[in-house]
Amino acid sequence: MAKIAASSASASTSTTGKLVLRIKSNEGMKRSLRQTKSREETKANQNKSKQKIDAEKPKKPPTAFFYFLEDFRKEYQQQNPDVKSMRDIGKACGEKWKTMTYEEKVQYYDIATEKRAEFDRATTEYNKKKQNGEYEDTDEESEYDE
DNA sequence: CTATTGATTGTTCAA
DNA sequence: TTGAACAATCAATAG
Repeated sequence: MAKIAASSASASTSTTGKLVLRIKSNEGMKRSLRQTKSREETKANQNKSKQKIDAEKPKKPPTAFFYFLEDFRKEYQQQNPDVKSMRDIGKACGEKWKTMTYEEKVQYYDIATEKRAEFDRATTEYNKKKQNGEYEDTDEESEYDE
């Protein structure tokens, strides 16, 4: 399997200062609230290094929708080279996702299912590791007898 | 330059 | 059962 190296130099040559008219909907605000919070944690990751060094704390595996996104993204970019951001793709993806039948979606569901299984295993190991070394508080052990 | 936002649905833990 | 929150991605924007 060929793995695509995640190395892309982005040359930003934005000059045309256009009037950006952005509609601030209440919905958008709500969304940003949540994401902002999660970003705070993710920020630490980027701040430290571009690499992820989180050997523990198994993150949630991507859902079937996300796997579908990976494929859809490539096609979408081919058909719409003008479109750039993922936001537009996400919208198109969501729309199509709903139009897809179960048989088509089940393929991605299957992948997600396996991922969840792995995630479960990781969680178990994480718990075990915690038991091993990490001492979590909230553990009252009566040791009066001494 | 760096960090953040923005949008999509699915999955998962907790009460 | 419900809900809050987080999962990837990447371009654009704000500071």
